[in-house]
Amino acid sequence: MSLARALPKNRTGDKSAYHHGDLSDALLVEAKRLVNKYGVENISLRQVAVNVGVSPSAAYHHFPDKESLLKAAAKSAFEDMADFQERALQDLNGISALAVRRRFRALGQSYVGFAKKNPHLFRLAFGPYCAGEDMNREESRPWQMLLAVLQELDEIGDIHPAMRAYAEILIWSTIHGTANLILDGLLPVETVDPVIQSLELALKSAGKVAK
Amino acid sequence: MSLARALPKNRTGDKSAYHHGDLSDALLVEAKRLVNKYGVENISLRQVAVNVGVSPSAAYHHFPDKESLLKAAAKSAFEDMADFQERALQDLNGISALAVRRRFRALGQSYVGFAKKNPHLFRLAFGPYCAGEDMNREESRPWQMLLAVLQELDEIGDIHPAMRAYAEILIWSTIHGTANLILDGLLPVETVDPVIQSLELALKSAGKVAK
DNA sequence: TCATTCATCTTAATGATGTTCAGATTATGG
DNA sequence: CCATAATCTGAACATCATTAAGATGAATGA
Repeated sequence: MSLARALPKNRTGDKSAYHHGDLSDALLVEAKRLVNKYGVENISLRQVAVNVGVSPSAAYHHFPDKESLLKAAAKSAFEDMADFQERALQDLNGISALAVRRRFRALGQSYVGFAKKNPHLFRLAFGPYCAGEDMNREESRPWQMLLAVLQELDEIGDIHPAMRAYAEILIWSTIHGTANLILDGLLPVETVDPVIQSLELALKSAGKVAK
Repeated sequence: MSLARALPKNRTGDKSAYHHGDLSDALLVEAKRLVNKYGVENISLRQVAVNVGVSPSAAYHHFPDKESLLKAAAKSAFEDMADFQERALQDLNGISALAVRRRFRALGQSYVGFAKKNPHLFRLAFGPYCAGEDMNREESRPWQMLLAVLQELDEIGDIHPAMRAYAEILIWSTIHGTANLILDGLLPVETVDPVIQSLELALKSAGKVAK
């Protein structure tokens, strides 16, 4: 019976052992779940802790404060988006020019798609809790995916030399801006496809057949 | 002496009259000032009220809750940005093609410039408190300015017909995305000019002299 | 002029929040 | 098996958003 007393209170399922190194993860997962549901401005450290089955002060042995927890959650949400994009590209494997262009579009559509599907997580990943300062853009998965698809687009001959140098930044900025403006209610959802098409046209060279 | 007692406590300056219809405005101004200084996630209704010289509950006679005050502040911050952009365009009045292009660049640069100069206000204007749902993009001043400059760019012959239809949305998305990514620390500040140049090139027709 | 009515403000209170601290419990490793 | 470090709890504190009840000034109308 001293055993029963020794067990932590609200541990779920088969985890009969003392709460171990997974509290950190559990807090992160629950924080993300609550943010995803209510938005980052409407969640509390206490709620996260209680939902995990732990006293509020326990969290402070894993994160120095609420902001740190949210920053970790933001980093994780960023990776969630990368996962989402990877899944979107998984089934598009062709080598034809058409397949390459399809991948390009899927990249942009999945970016905005994730934002639409998980607006609170998207805002968390890129908002004031974004870990951008200590994150390397060049090594991030969304950036790498963009580089890869752009490389393919280039080999297809769909990128004009004059647009090559800053193509990645132009594209990321555009898609990111579209996603944000849609979430803010400043752009209708239907604009994402035209924007991507305009980007394709711009990259390839809008004026090849011009006056 | 009953007069002295009748005066509200911390009213500043020459305002010896009873606090009137300007509390609403005063709260708004102070809220924006604090957001600009500390970020929206670090300010309290109480602090705003106290700084204005009024009890916290007084605010509830002008705004139903904190969120409403912040939404109003967001709307106001949006207008501040429009002011900033207008000032940036004021001194660029030429009619030459070069002047038109200068105005175009100034529009984008001032957009990002405001964001860099007032990151917290920019985040407030477009974040979760953005009044986008009940705001008409088409009638907003930034949009109108963009339309005007695009019109001029078109008359100069700097917009390829194929890019014309969605040029506004493409440009707004791109500049907005650039500003956000810079604030997030995901893009270096120096990218804004190349991005704008790429946009110009894309609009005019990158491939006019292509293969 | 005065009494009434309304908008505005204050005081006080409630419950929730982030954070800290002292102490209890568990794991770890010599 | 014991000592030390890691982990968790309980209670406390100051602050927060919000509400309710009452006071005060201004406006209205006789």
